[in-house]
Parts: sequence; structure tokens; C-alpha cells
Amino acid sequence: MAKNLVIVESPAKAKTIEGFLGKDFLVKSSFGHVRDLSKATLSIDVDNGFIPNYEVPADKKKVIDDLKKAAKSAEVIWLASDEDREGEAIAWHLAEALNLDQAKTKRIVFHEITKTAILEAIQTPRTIDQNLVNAQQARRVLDRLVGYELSPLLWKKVRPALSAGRVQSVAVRLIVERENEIREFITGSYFKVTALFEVEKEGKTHTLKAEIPAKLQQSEEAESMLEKAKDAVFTIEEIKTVPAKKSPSPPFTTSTLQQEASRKLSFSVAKTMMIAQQLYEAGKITYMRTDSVNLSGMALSMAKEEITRAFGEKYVKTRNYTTKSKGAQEAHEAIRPTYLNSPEIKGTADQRKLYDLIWKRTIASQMGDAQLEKTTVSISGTGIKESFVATGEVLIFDGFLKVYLESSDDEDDEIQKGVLPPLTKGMVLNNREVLATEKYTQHPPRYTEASLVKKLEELGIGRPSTYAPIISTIQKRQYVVLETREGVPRDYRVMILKSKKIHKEVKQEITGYEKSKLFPTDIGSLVNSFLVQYFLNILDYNFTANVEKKFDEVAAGNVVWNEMIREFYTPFHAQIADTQEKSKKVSGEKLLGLDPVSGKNVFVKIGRYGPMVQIGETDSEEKPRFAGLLKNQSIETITLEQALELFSFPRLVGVYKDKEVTVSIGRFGPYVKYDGAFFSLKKTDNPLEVTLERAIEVMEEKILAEKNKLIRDYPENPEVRVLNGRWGPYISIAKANYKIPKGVEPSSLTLQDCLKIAAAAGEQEDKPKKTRKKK
DNA sequence: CAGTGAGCGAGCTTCCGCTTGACTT
Repeated sequence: MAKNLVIVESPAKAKTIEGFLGKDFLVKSSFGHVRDLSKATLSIDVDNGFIPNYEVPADKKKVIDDLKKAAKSAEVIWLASDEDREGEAIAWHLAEALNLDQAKTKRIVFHEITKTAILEAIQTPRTIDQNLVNAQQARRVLDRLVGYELSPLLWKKVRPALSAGRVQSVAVRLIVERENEIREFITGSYFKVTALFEVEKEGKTHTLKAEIPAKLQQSEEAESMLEKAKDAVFTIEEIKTVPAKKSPSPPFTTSTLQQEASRKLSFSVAKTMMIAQQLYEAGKITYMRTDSVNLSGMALSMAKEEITRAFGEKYVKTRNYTTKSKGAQEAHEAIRPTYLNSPEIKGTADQRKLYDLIWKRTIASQMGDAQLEKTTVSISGTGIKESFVATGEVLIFDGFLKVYLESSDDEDDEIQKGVLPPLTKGMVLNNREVLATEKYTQHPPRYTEASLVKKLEELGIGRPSTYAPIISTIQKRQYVVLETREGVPRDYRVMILKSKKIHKEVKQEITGYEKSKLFPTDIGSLVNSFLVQYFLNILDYNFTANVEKKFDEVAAGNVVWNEMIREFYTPFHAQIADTQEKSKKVSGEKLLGLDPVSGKNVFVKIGRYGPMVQIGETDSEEKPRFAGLLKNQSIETITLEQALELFSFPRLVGVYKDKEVTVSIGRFGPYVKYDGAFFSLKKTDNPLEVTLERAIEVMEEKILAEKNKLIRDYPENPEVRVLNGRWGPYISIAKANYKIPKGVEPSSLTLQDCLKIAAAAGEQEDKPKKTRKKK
């Protein structure tokens, strides 16, 4: 048995390190945290110093048993979890849960996974930093108190099974408030004037595009400018050339990787993390959950070597970046390729794409600035007050641009950038045409997954390991939805001056197209307004940043953790109790108007089953009528007319083969009913407008799918069938379903094969699965 | 590429951060 046991957080890291340390060292992994507050109850003794009640979760019991065994036979146990608040706490929980002998236990940290760094760490062990551990306990306890006292309040005052927390509630608030801004935004229009000139030089004709920088508010202004341009003589008034430079972006952190993979590769945040994890486990990249932009000395020298080899020495410029994000803990390096001399790797297409991005970003970060020359040309026209401006850019030295350029979120329409034709001051230009185009002001953009992560990071909310889960949590709770919405056509006016004639046109563009954006739901808006009304202090965008400062004080040993928590909890708990007592149950009820048929009030509100319309009063003698809102409707935007339409279900759409075809709304959304059978409508179908033709199409589609569903059946045992399902082929026996092993052709399965697979799966059933704990 | 097509009830639900599998009907 090895004399030394090293415990790290990640198994992939353990594997690498074991290679460095030799036979005397056994390296194992804790798989993250090993203890936590019990989930079933608050698990904090609020009356006695907020003592936490920790337990080893069911899925960690095996890890602990395993580590205990290894620790028993080791002479020294090295706790090598990350050097941040959570890592320190993991080391402490390990010492506690494993019952480690203090004399045999050493705490070490390292920032890069290299042999030298690790051997150095072994030479300089320390003890567990209890202040840092206490800062983590304060963080953990505060989050539990906030989450487990706010959520039950929502169950009472809004709807069961909702949730609130320090992080998720702020994420939802950002999305709700952005949507409110968009709803209140008033679109304006203005005119932009551009001109095309011709430049004759050495027998060749070049085109020069220039614009008036100002926005013209009225179409009359634009038209009069075009009138004046009819007979104007255009001359180059001034040419200004200034040098400029562009610098590369720092290497990737989790958040910037998620943003760039979203912009350049259209990956979701979750997909990026999944593929990065695969690359990490294959040893291709360093750790993917990090907030640091720092590269190790070894990485820097590898980068230098690779840049020299690939592009030449003059492209090298090694740099040290410092993090700007709030609350960064920098326990790891930036995300970079393990071997910078491998620009390409083997793997799936997605793995190669993400790796390529990481390689380029890392290499570019150590390359020289791009040197540019920016030229601005002013062109005056006789009789026209404003000057036209043309800009051009010449690349003197490409530097890092040879490899990589960061994308930007806002796709501003750029005017001509590039090489300008040869021009001289005083030159008279031939005007080919002048164009006045109507443009519209734009509302602030909705968040994408990645831009939300960026915003949260700016606010210091959430950690690299939680950005992806936050996005999935707020969707799972149905506070927000990720949606792509089609745009609608919009007219815009254009005036063209050509050959001394002004020609007017109305053209169309598509506006409002939203690709994979986050929209708040009605319940999301309602919960947010409740929380903002009663708990603005928690929903404050600076709440996290402020408590982080206090955690830092705890870590520095200046503040006692449970006193800090008491100071927070006493007023917070009073606030909970007060709201419990004083606030009414909220439903977001809104009066839309009167029903012209019955003369009764029409309300929209959130009911037990979601947003709905109600005709008549709740406490009236005659029961009110109810109807659920459709998927794309919201109580914020629905009109009285749309609300009343919802009462037209079930709607007869026609008669098919002597039987009625109706459309209705059920528990699981809109459906077609025909001859006692049900057929779900697609998301894109509007149940109010579905025609008989479309209904028949939907029915036929389903019948066809049913037909394709059966891969094989067995006359000797009709209970056994091989079927096509949502996740691919499977075996169905009586009511139970079974997975088909990999590499087996479903249509080749015999009855015996199926029964064997079922029997084998049955045995597995007895294995200890998720044991549901009581208490 | 599934399949389900209401409506009392009693009892359940929930946080954030660390880390990977297990296991999919």
C-alpha cells in the first residue's frame, strides 16, 4: 500500500498527478464536495449560533468509504483541493468526514498541473485555513437561509413548488426588467444619408461610399438635402490619417468561452461545457471551470515557441492579463490547450471546433498588436452644410489578427471599412447617387444564454461551475423560456437621387426576429414583482457583491462568521414573517374589459394550472367561466378580443368522412379530436386558425408515425414488441420498457433476445439506486 | 419518432457550489 494518499477534487486531475508522483503516492478524487446541509429540512440551528447540520449525501457514501479505506493505510494524507473558498471547505469536510488524524494530515495547493508545481507544493505544506472554511460556511448557510425561507413563502403567496434564491431570482429579474424596458420602448425613425462617388485615377474608376454622420429626424430634411445635392459640386475637403492599434483579448475563462462559443459556433452554454469537459477528460485542455485569465509560465513559453514556429518571431508578444471580474477567486489557470504545439486534435466535429477556438484564442493572446492606419475623408458639397465622411482602414501589421478576432454581440451596420481608393485633397468627385434611407431606433436586446452569463459575471453573481445550471434552473421553474421568434415585415422609406432625379420608394425589411433569446413567462414576471416588492434588498443587483465583501472579512479573520450571519438573518427573518402576515396572495389579476355577450367582467390572471382568462366574478352566485391562455400568449400583452376567442373551444373545423373534426385545448396543449381519437397539434399551429385540411394532415402524420413505430413483433408472444420511441428503438414487454444494448440491430432481435435483455435489466433493478431518505 | 386528453381531496415542493456518472421510457 502506498505511503501517501493525495486527494484532489477531480478524477481527471488525479490521473494526471499520479503520473508525476510515482509509486509512493496514491492519488484519489473526492468528486467535489463530500458533505452538505441535509436537503429535507433547513438543517441550520438558527437559535444556537447557526450550527449547520451536515451529512454525507447518498451518492457520496461510496466515495467516503473508499477514501476512508485508503486513508487508513496511508502514513500521510495530502488534501490537495483547490485554493479557493470552496476548495478549502472541501479539505476541511474531508478531514472531518474521514476522521483524519491531524498529525498525519497536510494541506497543499498548486495552480498548475505540472510535476515541478506539485513537487514544490509537497515541499511547502500548511494546515487548513479555518477562516477561509468559515467564510464558505457563511456563504453556504446564507444561501440556504435565503432559499429555504423565501421559497415556502412563494408556495403560500403565489403557487406551490416555486423557488427563489440569491442567484436565480436576480437572473430572472434581469430578464423580466429587460422585457419591461422593451415593452415600454417607443420606436422612432430617422433618415440616414449616404452617397456613392466615383474617383478616376489612372484610367480606372473606383467607388467611394460616404455618409452624413448626423441622423435626420424628418423626411423633409432628408429630401431637401437630396434637392441640394442635385446640383452640388463635391470636393475632398480634408484627409486625416491616424495610426491605431488593436490588442488581443485575454485567454478564455468559463464565461468568455461560453460567450464566444455561442457567438461563433452557436453552442448553448450547456453544450459548450459538455464538450469542454470531454476535452478536459481527454487531456486536451486545462480545467474548464475557471475565472482566471492567467497562463502558467510553461504555457507562456510553449506559446512563444509555437508562434515563432508558425508565424515568425516578430509575431510574439507575451502578455500577462489580470482579471477584471468581481469576486474572481483564480484557483485555476485560464482555459487553454494542454499542448500549445497541437493546433489540431482528433475527435468529434464539435470537439475539434471548440478546441480550435481555444487554441486560437490562447495563441492570439500572446501575439503582437495589430497596427492599423485609419483614414477619415471629409467631402463637402456646395450648398450643403454637413460634410459627407468616408472612412477606411489599412492593416500595416496583422499581428494577432492572423489567428483570431473576438466577435461582438451588437452587429452594428458598419460603413465601408477597408482600403480607400487613392485620393488627394481638393479632388473633385463625380457623384453617382445619393440615398436617404429610413432607419428605426432599436429597443435594448433581449438576453441570450451567453449574454446573461456575461451580465451575471459582471455583477459578481454565480460561479464558473454554476453559470450553466442557473440557466437550466430558471427554465425548469418556468420563469423564463428560451425561444426563437419569427420577425414581421415593416415598411421603410427610401429616396434615391440619381441622374438629377429624386425617386421615392417604400421597401420592406424583417424586424423583431429573435434567435434563441430568453423571454420571461407570466409566472416569472409575477414572482419577480412579488419579490421586488417585499425583498428588494435580496433582489438588489449589489446584494451578492456586498455579502461577498463580508465573506472576505470572515476569510481575513476580522469577522466571526456566525455573527455576520446573525446580523443578516435577524432582520431578514422578520421581513419574512412580516410579509407572511401582511401580504395577500398574488395572482397578477388584471381587468381586461367587458364581455359583450354576458356583460360580465373579463379578467386575466395566473391560476393553479397557469395563466388563464376568467369571465365573471369569483365570488358571484353564477360560476365564472375559465379558459387557459395559449402558449404564445401572456397576461401582459393579451387583448380583450384574444381573450374572448379562447372561449370558442372546442371548435368545429369541419366534417371528414361523415364525422366531425374538432380542435380543443387540453392538459397538454391544443389537439385535434376525431372519431374518439386525439392528435396533438404542433407548436407552430394556431388552434384558432387550424383548417380542416391542416387537421387531416396532423392526423395522417400521427397515423404514419404509429405505423413506423413497430419494428418487430412476435406472433408466439404478442406482449413482446420492438418499437421506435422518442429516444430510439426499445423493447416493450407488457407495460415495461427496456433499453437495447449498444451495437445490436433492433430488427434482428429474436424473441429470446428480448426476454434475455428484459431478464438482465430486471436483475439490475435490485441494485441500490437512489435510496429515498426519510426524516 | 411518445403519449397523455383534468378540474375537491393530501402532501409535496426549495437554496448555491463543488464534481461526475447512471440511466433514460
